[in-house]
Formats: sequence, structure tokens, C-alpha cells
Amino acid sequence: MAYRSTDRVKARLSASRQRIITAALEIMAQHGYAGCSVAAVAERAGMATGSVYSHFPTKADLFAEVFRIASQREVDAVTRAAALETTMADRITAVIETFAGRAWKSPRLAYALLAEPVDPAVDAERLVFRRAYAHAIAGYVAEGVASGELPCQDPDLTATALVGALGEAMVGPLAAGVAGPDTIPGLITFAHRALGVST
Amino acid sequence: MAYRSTDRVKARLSASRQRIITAALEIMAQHGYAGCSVAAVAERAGMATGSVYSHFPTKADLFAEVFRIASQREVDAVTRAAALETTMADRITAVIETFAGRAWKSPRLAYALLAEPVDPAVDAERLVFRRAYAHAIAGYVAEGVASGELPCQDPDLTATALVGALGEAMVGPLAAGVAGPDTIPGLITFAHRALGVST
DNA sequence: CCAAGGATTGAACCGTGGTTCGATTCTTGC
DNA sequence: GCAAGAATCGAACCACGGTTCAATCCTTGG
Repeated sequence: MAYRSTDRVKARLSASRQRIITAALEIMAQHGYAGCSVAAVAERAGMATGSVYSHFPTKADLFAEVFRIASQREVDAVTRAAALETTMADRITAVIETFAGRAWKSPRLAYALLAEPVDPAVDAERLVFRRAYAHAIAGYVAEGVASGELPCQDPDLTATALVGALGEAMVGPLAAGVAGPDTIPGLITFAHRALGVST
Repeated sequence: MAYRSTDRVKARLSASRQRIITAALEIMAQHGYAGCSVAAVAERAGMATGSVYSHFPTKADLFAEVFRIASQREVDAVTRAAALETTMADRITAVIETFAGRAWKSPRLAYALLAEPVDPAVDAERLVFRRAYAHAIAGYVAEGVASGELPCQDPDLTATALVGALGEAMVGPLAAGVAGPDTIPGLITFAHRALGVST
């Protein structure tokens, strides 16, 4: 019995935490990190500004977690899509289509995750994001090299460069606000060539 | 005679401007944009903080110009190096070696130009920087496609992606502070494959 | 040599937005 | 019910750094 109440408290606590994080994600998707003042997040979460600080020691900590969650979501989507394919070519295609497709659907969020100016502490989390992508892709590359489907190469370097290429090709249009998914085929060709997929 | 004095004043004016810009560049190369408070720049330029504002209306304006100059320098170095070569393969090699080599020599400056958080107004200038690189590369690609040295492709997209790839491959190490020029050969191979240079 | 004009100074100002903290409300256990 | 304690509130606080401006110094023309 004693712990029932404790549990309830904890449940409420994490409920508030959750509300904060959700609010932050929604605002990011709508107005980017720029719109995410602590006050704005608190308001959308339906609480006072100060209350945020009983759940997170600092704004940077809050957004480090927010970025972590959002990034994980993206990476998961990409790896899930890639897992459905068997050949290297198809996997890479799936990676790009998923990555780019999701970015076009939530351009503001994509821009925030990829390139928007943020606190250095949050920026570090973004680096983790990019590295997670690179890591996933590096796995596929290594596999492809091992199976002979791809020429010999440093999987890590290739993957990093590929992430950079994708990011750059997206950010320009995303920042400009104008663009469509019409660059995707070109990107796929580029990636295939870069990896050395036998045609 | 009347204009002699005017000229002298102008000369002094632009001399101060020059000193400010030089100071800003030096501090950027040493401590990045983060170290570039107006006060710090003014001190290194040997003048009072307020004097900066008789030469630039705003900090953002000052650094827009600083970024423009630094970027131009980089792009020039790369195009100059590329111009010495004749085949596409050699040109791309020159581009990467120059770009990366210079970055390794002034990592703090490279990081500032490529990725460090800055005012949005300055960020815009950075976009110009990247596009200038991409534009130069796109020219080579188009040439290569026309001459049949490269397979058919959208030169702009390839160039943009390549700039992103180079940037990403550099920024990680640059941000971490630890790295050497040992990734350059790998990058060159990547770029050659991505462009479709016949081997 | 002297006034006039402009450049230079640097301390004070101010807007922004993250952070704090004492007062208040709500929940919990007796 | 009632006291103890936690969670919440939100207005006040504060640091930071870009910007301003009245006083000062130099140069220039007569």
C-alpha cells in the first residue's frame, strides 16, 4: 500500500514531463526551435513557466531530451524501412526515400533537427543524431562490402559523407521553404554511384 | 585641393574598417565566432567598442562582411587549385585536397565558416558560401558531363551533395577537435565514385 | 593660433529570455 | 478533519552582450 501513493506521484510526475516534451515537440514542428521559449512550452503544456524546472534542471537538458526522442523516431523510421529490403541498392533507396519523405512532411521539424541554430548543448545532441544515422548506414555499407555487392571502402566515412550529402541537399530547400520531393530520384542515383552499387 | 582632405578622411575610415575586419578574422581563427564579441573585436583592432559602430551599423552587418571575405578567400583558393588541372578526376582531387587541407590548417575558422552557431543574418551569408562552392563544383561537373568524362547527371544536385558530404566529413572531426588529414584519400575516392569518374 | 566639425571614447543603457523562489494550492496519511 | 509535504505558480531576478550617446580629442581651414 505504501508504495501506491509513491507510484501515483511518480505517474503524475512523468505525466507532466511527458506533457512538456510533447508540447516542445509540437512547437518545434510548428515554429522551430526559435519558437520554443520556456514560457511558450509551459503554456502549451498547460502549466506555469517555473514548473518546467521541477522536471528539467535546464532548458538545454529539456531540449537535449526532446532532440534525442525526435531523432530516435527518425532513425527508427529509416532503419525500419531499410530492413524491409534485401539488396543494398534497395536499402539505400529506402533510406533516402524515408528520410527525405519525412522531411518534406514536417519541414520545420526537419530543419530544426538538421540545421537550425540552437544552444551548443543541444547541438551536441544533434551530432549524436547525425552519427546515429551514419552508424545505421555504415552497417549496411559494411554488409554490402562483405557480400561483395559494394567495392572496398571505409563504411564509416562513406556513411558520414552520405549523411552530409543528404542533409545538405535537404537543408537548402528546407530553409528556403520552397521545394518538392522531386530531387529524390537524383539523390538516389547519387548515393548509388557514391557507394559503388553495381548497375 | 579641397578633396585631398576628404580623401585622407576616407582613407582613414577604410583603414579602420580594415582593422576591424582583420581583427574579427583573427579572433574567429583563434576562438571562433563565439569569441567575437564587439568589445573583443574593438580591443584587438585598437579602438573603443563604440567606434565599431561608426563603420558598421550592426554586428550582423560586420560579420556578414567578414564571412563574405573569408568565404571568398576559401572559394578562390579552391578554384585556383582546380584551374591548374585538366581532367575531371584531377580537378576534384584538387578541390578536396585544397578544401580539406586549408580546413585542417585553421580548424577553428573552418568550423566557424561551416557550422558554428551564429546570428541568422550571418547564417544567410554562410549559405551563400556553400552555394558558391557548389556553384564552382557544378561548373566542373557540367563540363565533365559535356565532355563525356562523367555520366549524365544534374550538376547542381551533385555539387550540392558533394559540398554537404565534404562539410559533414570535416565538421565532425573539426568539432571534436581531434583529427588529421588521413581521411582525405577516402574522401577523394568517394567523390570520384559519386561523380562517376571512369576508373 | 583659434574655432568648427567630425571621429573616438567607453561607461551606461536596455531588451531578451532563462532561471529562481517565496507564496499558494493540492494531495496524502493519520 | 488536519497537519505535513510535495507540486505548482508566476512575477521578479539576473546575466549577457549589442547598442547608444554625451563628453572628449584631433584634425582642418582660415
